[in-house]
Amino acid sequence: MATIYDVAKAAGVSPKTVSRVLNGDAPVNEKTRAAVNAAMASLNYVRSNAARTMRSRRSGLVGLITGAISATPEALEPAGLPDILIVQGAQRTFAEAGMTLLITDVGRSAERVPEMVQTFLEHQVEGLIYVAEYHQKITLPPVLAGRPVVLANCFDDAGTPAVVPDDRQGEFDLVKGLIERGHRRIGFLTLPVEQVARGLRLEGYRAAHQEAGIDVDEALIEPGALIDIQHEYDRLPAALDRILAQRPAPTAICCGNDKMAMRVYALLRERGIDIPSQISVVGYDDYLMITQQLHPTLTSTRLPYRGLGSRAAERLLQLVAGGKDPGEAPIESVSGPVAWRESVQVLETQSPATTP
Amino acid sequence: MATIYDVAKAAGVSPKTVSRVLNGDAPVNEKTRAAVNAAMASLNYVRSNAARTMRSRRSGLVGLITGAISATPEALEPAGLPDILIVQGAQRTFAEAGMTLLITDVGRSAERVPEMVQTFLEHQVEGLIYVAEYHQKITLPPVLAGRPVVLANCFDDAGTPAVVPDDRQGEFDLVKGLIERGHRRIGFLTLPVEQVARGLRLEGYRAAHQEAGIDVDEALIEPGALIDIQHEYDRLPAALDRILAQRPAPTAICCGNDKMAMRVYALLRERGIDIPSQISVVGYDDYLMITQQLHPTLTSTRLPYRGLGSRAAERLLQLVAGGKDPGEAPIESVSGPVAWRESVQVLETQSPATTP
DNA sequence: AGCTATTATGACATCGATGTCATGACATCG
DNA sequence: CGATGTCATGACATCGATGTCATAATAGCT
Repeated sequence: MATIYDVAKAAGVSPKTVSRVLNGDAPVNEKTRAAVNAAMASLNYVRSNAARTMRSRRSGLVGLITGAISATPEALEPAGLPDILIVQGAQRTFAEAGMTLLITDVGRSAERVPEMVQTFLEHQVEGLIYVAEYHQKITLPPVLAGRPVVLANCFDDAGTPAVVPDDRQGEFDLVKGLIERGHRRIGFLTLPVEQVARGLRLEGYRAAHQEAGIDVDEALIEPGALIDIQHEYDRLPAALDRILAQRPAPTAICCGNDKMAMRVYALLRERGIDIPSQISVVGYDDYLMITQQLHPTLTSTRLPYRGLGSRAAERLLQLVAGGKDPGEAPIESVSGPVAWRESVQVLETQSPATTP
Repeated sequence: MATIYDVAKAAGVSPKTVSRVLNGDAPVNEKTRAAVNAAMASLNYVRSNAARTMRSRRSGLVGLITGAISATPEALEPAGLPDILIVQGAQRTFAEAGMTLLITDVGRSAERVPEMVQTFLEHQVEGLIYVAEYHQKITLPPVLAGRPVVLANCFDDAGTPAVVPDDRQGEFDLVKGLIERGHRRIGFLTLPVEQVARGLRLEGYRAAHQEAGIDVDEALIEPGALIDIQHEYDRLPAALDRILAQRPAPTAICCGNDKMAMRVYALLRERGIDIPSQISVVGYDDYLMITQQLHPTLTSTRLPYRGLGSRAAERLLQLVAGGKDPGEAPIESVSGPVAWRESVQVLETQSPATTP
């Protein structure tokens, strides 16, 4: 494997000059540069990152950890792992900045975190991102304290830079859209109470009503349950029936997420209620495998996973570059667009005020 | 940051001895070892991987590339990215072996592969894994030739070690199970013709029939179409109707994958046909978000993604360890279990020969 | 006792890049 | 014109570990 000494010899310059060509950190004569580049090409030179790191302390590596940092209740095990998109978003941003991503997944074993961090430190990562599976509050393990860390899809109350989805805004946009489409009586089957997203989405729901000057009918809000994975949807039929029984009848139902919406589709069908002609349904997450495949296709707010990842990466890069935390607030939120699909009907009874 | 010299001084030994304790490559007296370990702990020593790599050439890094190596037709863009599980499986196996995973996703731009490989080489990865999004044949880019590479979820015909899902066995098990449950007339809505999995699953379907001594009725097999993403499912209703019109009527339908099965659920419902009382339906992939949420829950063969990843990692580790390719054949396949769920009915007309 | 293994340890060079400092050649300026 | 600044380049030391080789002490064997 060729080294910069070989390149230097071939180009008739000193190793240091080769280094300068590689790093562009000092002016090099045009002709010299060309000679060096030619030599590198013909020798098939590959720079050794190890040697570079050793001297300069810039490893060009960043670490990403997924899995449970705070103990996640077993019960909340998600069926899919959409956080790949977060990783993807982060990876792309890092790649553009010439950084390479080291990843490790600690699964459910929080006790493996220190060991993984240790490994990352041995590789001299310049910073770390921690990615949670769903929007939640965590406690940063002590090993990470004081290092450049950005949280993605989670946050803590120690002021660690974090990037989370804007659940409030997302639900607000969704409900506002329903109202614009003529809906006035909108049911809400909320997520389980221990989920951070539940409260935020509920806030968005209320805010959209308030903005439109509509009083929220509390009877239309079903409070969600503590999750017990075995009986995850046991209470859903009753909750749905309670909402359907309200008078005036609701014309739309917001579901806590797409998975719940998929269940609601089945329940409505059993009850002989057609979507969207008799009732409109919306989900949340915009999990394409569900929203695009359901009949009718499901309206949903997109969880901006790629955006979370790339924004977290950007913040980390700035942190690493030496600046203080670049974000205005420690916790930033990123919102996703609403994908309007067939499951929502525009009500005729309504004057076509703002029809998108 | 403490170095091995600091540790040596604190423990009253030479740096080389500290190195021996770290690597366990030569005997060290019990007491000396304890002293060194104590010194490391009190100094909060973190070994520099860069220095180690430089001297020993073992970086402890392996690279993983996802995305398009061979040009994938745009049309085949998948909605989800289940290959996160492949990455997970690989990462876990590597972590156990003390290796850290570098990842990069090249998306659809095959031309970025050389650049990414270059980056990996700069980091002196000891080996590489390439992960495809779905079972397919690829052509390894020249930069990778001659290096330790293992393919996951894809293969080439240059003899590169590869690990792929055993679609033949998976469909075989599925259809065999249907036959054991009394089904004799089994329709098959196949995947698009350009998919590798299509042919293999069809083979499995035929083999299960043959083993049971049942002649395959070709009219029950719908051939699948070239995929045009815009009209992906245009021909599905007609294909389904053709199968349903066969006499004697089919009692079960195999779908190319779970997504297609989800569509078939909707079509059958429109036609007033109940699952599973009037017809059984099975999918493939066992995409939990679909199979567990559908009503009735969908029987499907699991794509062994984690297994693919960890098996690929194992093979790579052995390759790197210096041995020749450890697998018997260059292309290994891993099969996944069938998850029997509510969508399949056991037919009464059948003697309970082998009821699992 | 004498010889060979094995254990336990250290001295020293080295991996390949980059940081620091020095130097010469010009260009610019007051 | 001398002073100052910028461009362009090189000499040399150095980052922190480990490979090689040497050495001493003990254990095992004939």
